[in-house]
Amino acid sequence: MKLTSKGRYAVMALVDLAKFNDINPVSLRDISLRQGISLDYLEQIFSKLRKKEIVQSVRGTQGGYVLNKKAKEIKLTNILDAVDEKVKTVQCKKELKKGCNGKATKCLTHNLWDELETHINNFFDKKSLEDLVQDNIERRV
Amino acid sequence: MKLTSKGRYAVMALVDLAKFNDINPVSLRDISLRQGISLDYLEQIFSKLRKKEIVQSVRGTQGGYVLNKKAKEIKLTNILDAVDEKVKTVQCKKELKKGCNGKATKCLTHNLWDELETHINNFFDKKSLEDLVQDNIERRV
DNA sequence: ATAAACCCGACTAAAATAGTCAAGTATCAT
DNA sequence: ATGATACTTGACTATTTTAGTCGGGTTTAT
Repeated sequence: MKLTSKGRYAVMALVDLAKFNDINPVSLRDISLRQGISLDYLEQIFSKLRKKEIVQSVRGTQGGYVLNKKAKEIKLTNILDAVDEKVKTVQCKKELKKGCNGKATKCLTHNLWDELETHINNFFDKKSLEDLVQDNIERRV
Repeated sequence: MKLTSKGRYAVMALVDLAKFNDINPVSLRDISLRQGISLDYLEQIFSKLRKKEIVQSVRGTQGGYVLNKKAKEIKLTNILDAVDEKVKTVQCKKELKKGCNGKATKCLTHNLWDELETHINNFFDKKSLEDLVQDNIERRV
């Protein structure tokens, strides 16, 4: 299972973006400043988000990024997938043909990790960017 | 969030152990052979499990390890905690005083990771070693 | 006695992470 | 036109984590 800063940054940045989305393209510089994330790193992250069509870029002065879909339609799964934060509980899955740990049969805990993966993915499938923005506004009030 | 081979090995090894537990102490050598896990690595892992009183050791020839509690009473949370696989979704939690990402306030996604952590921990709290052994026997039949 | 096992601490190669850096290209405002 | 702003791309790198390895113990059944 992987879940690191890259995924967290991606989600944070998109929540930030979603809040300002209606008005203008949002520059990474602004997100960088507001969220305290390295600009160079953000560029890497947004490059991936763009390739997966989660955001669109607007080049030139006054440029930046805008959401490519409605916030409600962007699920956390999409975001984390885009930045390669696969929710993989174990290597078991990688090498299905030859079983787990190089053995011919499934390892003793194979089903467990499968279940966990489903459990976590359910969580991410339900949450949309809109939920997060909403959650955020409410808490501030 | 961390969930790597160490945690997986710990769980696998304990399921193995639990299956043979009634008869004799189980040596790490046997577990190593059956599960394809390095003996030296297993020793590190069991050292931690022993310190957290999940297993007891029996030294000398014919020695090995036995469960220190009933399989039903050993939850996955206990196992993963013991080997330092804290289910930490993010650093946010480490530095609560100064907020997230060095900012004075909670980061935009703080609540999200909190929720996820709870979600995962619920899963681990419900699963006992007995469940896993049972699951395993059933599948074989 | 000796072999089987646990016990312990230090070391290390490889991979992953979280960036940084350099050299672009596109576009807007003036 | 031209400069400033901002995206684009790819390569590089320091640090940390992971998954071990290694070398020495100590204990105990036989």
